[in-house]
Amino acid sequence: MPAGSTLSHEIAEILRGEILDQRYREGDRLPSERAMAARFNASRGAIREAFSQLEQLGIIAVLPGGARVRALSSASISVLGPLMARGVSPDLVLVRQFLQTFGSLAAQNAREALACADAAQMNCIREMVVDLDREEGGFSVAIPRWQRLLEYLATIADNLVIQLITNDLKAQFVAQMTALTIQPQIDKQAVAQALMELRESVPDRNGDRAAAAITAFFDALTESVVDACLPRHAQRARAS
Amino acid sequence: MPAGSTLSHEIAEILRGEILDQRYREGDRLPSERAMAARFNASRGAIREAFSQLEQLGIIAVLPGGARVRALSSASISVLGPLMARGVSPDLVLVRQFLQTFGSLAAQNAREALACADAAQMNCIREMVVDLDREEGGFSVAIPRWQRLLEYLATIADNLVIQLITNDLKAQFVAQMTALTIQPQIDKQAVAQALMELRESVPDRNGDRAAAAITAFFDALTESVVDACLPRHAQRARAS
DNA sequence: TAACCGAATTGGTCAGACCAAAGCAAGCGG
DNA sequence: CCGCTTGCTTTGGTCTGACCAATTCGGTTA
Repeated sequence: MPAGSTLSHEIAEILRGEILDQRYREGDRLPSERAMAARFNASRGAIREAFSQLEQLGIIAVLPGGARVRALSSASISVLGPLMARGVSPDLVLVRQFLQTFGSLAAQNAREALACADAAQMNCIREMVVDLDREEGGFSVAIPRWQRLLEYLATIADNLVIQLITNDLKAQFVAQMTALTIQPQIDKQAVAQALMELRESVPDRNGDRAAAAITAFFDALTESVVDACLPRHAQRARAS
Repeated sequence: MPAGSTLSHEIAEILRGEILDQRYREGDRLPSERAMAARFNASRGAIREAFSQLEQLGIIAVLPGGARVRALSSASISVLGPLMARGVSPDLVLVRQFLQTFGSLAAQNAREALACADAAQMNCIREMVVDLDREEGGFSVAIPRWQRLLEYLATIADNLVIQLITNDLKAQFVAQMTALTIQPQIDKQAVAQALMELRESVPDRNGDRAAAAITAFFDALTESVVDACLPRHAQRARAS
């Protein structure tokens, strides 16, 4: 389902970029639908479709009298992807915030999962944690294992609110990150420490401690990803 | 900006309710735009606007050949409000998940805030925490104080990702809860415990411990709110 | 100067039309 | 009898042109 397949999507994409690039300031009135139709050589209907999408994104408010640009802080999560993708490389501050937030949601999932897992599920969790402890393989092997564990915890916790949030987050983030092909060098000592805490906390059903362990893991992951992105930023600075 | 002010909004609202009530099953094809136009005595344009809104909500996918109902798990956060409001009283499971998630995001904000606050901000935080310790006033006095603290922490942390998420969450949740006029009886002992941890962790800039304290507070808050909602559920059960 | 009024503009909706792509059923060939 | 192709039907995407109600804004009047 390519987003740019229809005319209204393309127009919405262009306007979204212009708004996120601050070409219209907050509170400004956008050109009228008729003016936009003339600019893009499209019908008013197509423009209205595009405006509707931007309205759902929370970056404009369309009301009688004109469409106005809203504050970025009142936008929807779905702007994160475009926001991160604006430059040549993703905004490092956003990447950091992103991973930290994702981590705290994963930690919450772990808390709830340990609180409500049955015996069979506890066994399964234990096995996955043991699996994580195997040293062989680097970043590219360890990460999928962690993903599987976190997804399993999410399944057990069955928290719809977190599920919906992470849906959006993943949709916005993963697309950006997979395009990077970075090779993060994760702090193995920190990960081992987090892993030990996790291994100890699971049998005790100590949700708080397991959450802390996952938070620690994401702290290490965040640092490594940000570090791995730094050279790219240097490149961009040189290019501009 | 009333949501039901325009025809397309009203139609979208009705269809959203029908979909969330499972009157169309996941994967089902919705009636065509032309059929909908006939049903609601509206033009195809208005129906298309409504469909567009439902598409942005993530509950339908409109593509050549027809509009199809998507899985709830792939929806956007914005469905939470309608989802909670479906019945006479909010779904208790959702309320619990909601508060827990909100709490873990607030805890993350605290972690980051303590990591990056300057001296003046630290002072301000300390003052607000001391303020929280005053016993006078019940639930209705304590909650706004907590809100102020959490909002201030959010300001300092300046995490756009969390900000955008909580925007959506608040928009969906607060509207539901303020309509309830419940009187939660919060566990004062648990709150006092959390408060002590907070008071001790702030001067040390111990973000992890402060986060744990806020999590503990939200745990207590969650239980009290759910308890306060229980009688309403009993009422609903009796009515039906 | 300030309140007021009317013309121009703007969004919301409607109607009817065309196109390309998807869905579907009948008919064809194996 | 089954499987594939053909061609008709339906569906979404877009366009045109029009009308209405509400807002904006400039000029007029008190």
